[in-house]
Amino acid sequence: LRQGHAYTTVVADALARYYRQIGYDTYFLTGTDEHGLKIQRRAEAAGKSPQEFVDEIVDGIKSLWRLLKISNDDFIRTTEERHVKRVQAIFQRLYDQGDIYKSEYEGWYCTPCETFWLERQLVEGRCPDCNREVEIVHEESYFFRLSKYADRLLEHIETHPEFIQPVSRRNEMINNFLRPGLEDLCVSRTTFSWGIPVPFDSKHVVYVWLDALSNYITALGYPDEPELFHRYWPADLHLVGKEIVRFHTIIWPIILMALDLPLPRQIFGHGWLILEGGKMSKSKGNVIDPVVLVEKYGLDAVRYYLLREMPFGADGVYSEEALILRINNDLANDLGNLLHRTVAMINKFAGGTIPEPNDYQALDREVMHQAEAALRERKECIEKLDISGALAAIFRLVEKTNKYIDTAAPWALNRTGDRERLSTVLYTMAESLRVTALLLTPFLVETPAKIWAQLGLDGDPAALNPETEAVWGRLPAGTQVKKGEPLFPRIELEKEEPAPEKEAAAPEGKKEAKKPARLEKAPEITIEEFARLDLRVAKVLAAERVPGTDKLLRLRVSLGGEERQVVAGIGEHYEPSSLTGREIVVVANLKPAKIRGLLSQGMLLAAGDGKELALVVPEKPIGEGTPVR
RNA sequence: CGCGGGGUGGAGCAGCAGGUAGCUCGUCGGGCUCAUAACCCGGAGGUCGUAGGUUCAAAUCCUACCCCCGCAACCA
Repeated sequence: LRQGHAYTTVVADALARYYRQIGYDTYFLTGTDEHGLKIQRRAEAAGKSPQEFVDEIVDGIKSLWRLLKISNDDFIRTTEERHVKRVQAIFQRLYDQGDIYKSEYEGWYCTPCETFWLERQLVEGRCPDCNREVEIVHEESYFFRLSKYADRLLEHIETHPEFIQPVSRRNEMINNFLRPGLEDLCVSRTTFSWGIPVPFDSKHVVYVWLDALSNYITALGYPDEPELFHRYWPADLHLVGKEIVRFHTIIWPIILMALDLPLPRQIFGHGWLILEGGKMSKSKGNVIDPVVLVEKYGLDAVRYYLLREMPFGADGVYSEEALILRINNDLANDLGNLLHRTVAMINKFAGGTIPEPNDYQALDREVMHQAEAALRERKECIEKLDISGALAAIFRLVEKTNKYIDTAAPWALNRTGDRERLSTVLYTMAESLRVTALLLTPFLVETPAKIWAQLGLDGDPAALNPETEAVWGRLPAGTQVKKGEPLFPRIELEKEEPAPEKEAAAPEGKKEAKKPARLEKAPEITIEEFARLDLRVAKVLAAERVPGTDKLLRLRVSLGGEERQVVAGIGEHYEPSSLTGREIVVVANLKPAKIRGLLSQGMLLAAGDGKELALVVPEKPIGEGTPVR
């Protein structure tokens, strides 16, 4: 199992808890991938050493996992010594056996910028950054022989349909990557230093693939302390976000093949939690912060929502409204209220003691059967990784019990004084709840114990094995129920302000912890900083669409004596013909950039929220080149 | 012809090895009174994107087209 994402990790946690409970020898690993140029750069930008930088992030991640009560057995960081030395050993071995070889990487290089460019990134053959000449250079690199194992991998995938799930991803991998053929993979870099040094060649650091993917076995002690490794490898499951399925299903298996190790049984690529109105991204500021949600609604509510709402294998849509609906309907109304009314009735009609059941009637048996079905279906769903389905099965029991109460009408039995029948009914209600609590234990971490306590039971339901304990009739009669607080208070929708949704950060890929990045506005700047902008009025001389693009317009503008080309993404809102001759405002001192192969020497100002767009223009003609301030 | 996903009652989804269109929410009406204005029952509401085709029979198969949404590209 891999790190990252709150969603991934909560799902993994539920699975791990499930398997542990039924007595399966389970090892749940998560961790962080901390090397690479990006981290190095971001650390520099933050004025920190890379190690300090990642330490902070990892602290955040670990505390988030604690908050979500993630039950991982180990947490591996790729910067840990145990990982580093083992990756070096792996690299060495692959090199010794000829699967890694030294070759040259050829590319365009801009010496002043110290940057490599792909051919298609060049602007008219020049550096897109500084517009100077670039040259072809050769960088020495180590390569891994993916090609050698490609056929074997394809065969494995084809003969093991469960290996890549869901099938849509499997097809994608086969058709898009394997069939066209694999090229050898560059596995070292000399252009940055934040990484694991290649053991026999200190100029190089190991590139991300070998480094990060190896965590699954280095954490288990491979190769030098193989005790855990022998016990737990091959893994039964790698649960990963769909964006990294490719690496886990192609590169990783080949590394294992080269090491002559067995492959994991299954790699499951789950979907994303998509926000209403677009993908979650920091730049849109619409990321959700699990910390905030847990504070607001409680841990189990958040866990329940994540596990329940996400359709199996596909993307799910998040909205705070859906979250609240789910909490109110499922957790508060159905489950919470069921417990509440059950305990209340036992108090009222039986003096607070769970009575002995008498003869079961057909009506009671329906509940029993539903309980059995819930146990069975839960298992079936989990085995397919359909957690949402497993929860649905449990809630069918809750629903059934609510119906049952209505039909059996214990209050009527109490009135007519039918004690015998009343006892059976009350017992059935309580027993159904007991089973429900047990079945919920892998998913919800606080609620089952609360139900347990209100039913007057001792011990921790999470410590029991539902396979043997969720059997009808194990609830001892004579227990004293204890009325408690409602499990889940209803959430009044009205109070939920038209939520400034942007509650900030949440599940994020890779290494981000998700710092509550609730920067509604950009940080304050000084007038001096503002003065660095050179805003000018410019006149549009000509405008045309960039062929083959939807929203790019290529503008020829005049800044008073100086002509510039500006490429702007406003083609969905403005016709080129409507622009010529107009005065607009541009940032005149913006570093030129290449957009779609065209040089853009400036940026025009426009107001927009993603839907509407309005150009910022002078209120009256004032002449090209005029400064704006 | 870049890759992929999708268009099913007001909303969100399932159904797609062809044969009465189902679920959740909402809505309307009723019931119950143990309960967190909850729970239970029932109703209304759909030409299953469009146009053709195959078939005794299509939401389900085929063809064309329209429209959304991700990714990528093109947001400077």
